[in-house]
Amino acid sequence: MIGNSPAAFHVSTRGEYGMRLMVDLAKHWGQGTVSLHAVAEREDLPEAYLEQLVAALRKAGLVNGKRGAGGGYVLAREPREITAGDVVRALEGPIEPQICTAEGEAILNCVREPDCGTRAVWLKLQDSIAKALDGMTLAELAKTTTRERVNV
Amino acid sequence: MIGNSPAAFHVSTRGEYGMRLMVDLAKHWGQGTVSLHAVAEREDLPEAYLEQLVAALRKAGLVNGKRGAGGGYVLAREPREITAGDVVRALEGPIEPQICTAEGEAILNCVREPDCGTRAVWLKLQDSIAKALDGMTLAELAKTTTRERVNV
DNA sequence: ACAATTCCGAGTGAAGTGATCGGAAATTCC
DNA sequence: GGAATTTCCGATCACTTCACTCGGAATTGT
Repeated sequence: MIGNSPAAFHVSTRGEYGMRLMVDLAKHWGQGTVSLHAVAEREDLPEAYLEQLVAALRKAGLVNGKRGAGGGYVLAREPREITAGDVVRALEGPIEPQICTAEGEAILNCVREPDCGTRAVWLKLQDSIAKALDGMTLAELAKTTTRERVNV
Repeated sequence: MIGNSPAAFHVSTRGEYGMRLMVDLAKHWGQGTVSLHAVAEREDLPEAYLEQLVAALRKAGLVNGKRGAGGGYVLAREPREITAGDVVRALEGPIEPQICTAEGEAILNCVREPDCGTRAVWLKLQDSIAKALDGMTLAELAKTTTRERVNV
């Protein structure tokens, strides 16, 4: 092999916990700051680990933190203006499977075989994932959570 | 945390290499067995590593191996009857993000919060990924590979 | 002053990734 | 029958990532 294909696409607990966190914040939108302690209790997640995740969300400009007693976090934008895609991207890195497909240098990656047929797979997959995640807003998810029982 | 959310969804080099392998086999469909040595050379992939991957594909019933000189691998079914989803599933595990969503015991997973709003995200994502991958056959991919220059 | 809370960086055990290696078993060719 | 080929099988290994924990600083409200 020549180049390495660094971690294609993946969703781990980072994405899961982070999504829970963000939906929780969305549910309390307009009610001031929410402390990680409260989120950790409600969602039954390790608080110290959430700290790490929320740091990524803050750096991505999705939440604002306020220190001190009575402090906490607030969504940086309205829930309807934050998508699941924003959250996943902030926590797991770019959605695009970087297999022959890295953004910005799409063609350069596939040096050996420019017609590489498998590329079609990852391109379609990438598109599919992005469309699914970018099509869901926190506002919708927060609504679904409180009501509506889902039957599988 | 109580339960573990074991590895949600991910595509790594296993999926990438495996797909290249399978497309290569599809291209040589009807021409007898293809040795890993040949594939490794054509696709510029580590042969010893391919061995490991092809074992998973064989166990999944996607390829048949034939030992001995002149031996190699053949697709177990027609290229048009094997999807990209089959390949990815065989190599990376079930596509379904096992976040509140494991197949067969969908509801049991989300013990604490049956209305867990974030579940909608993973359900939709799962559906989206599965539809995209299951909608592509090796026959199509093999065709794309030989001709058709893709301009991104 | 004091408690709450965000911020920050470092560390850690377990698992997964991406291989490599040695060798056994089967099959074909000579 | 023997040698080459090739699939099979299991072990090992360096490296990275995952999922967390910990200690401590900085900031703010009471």
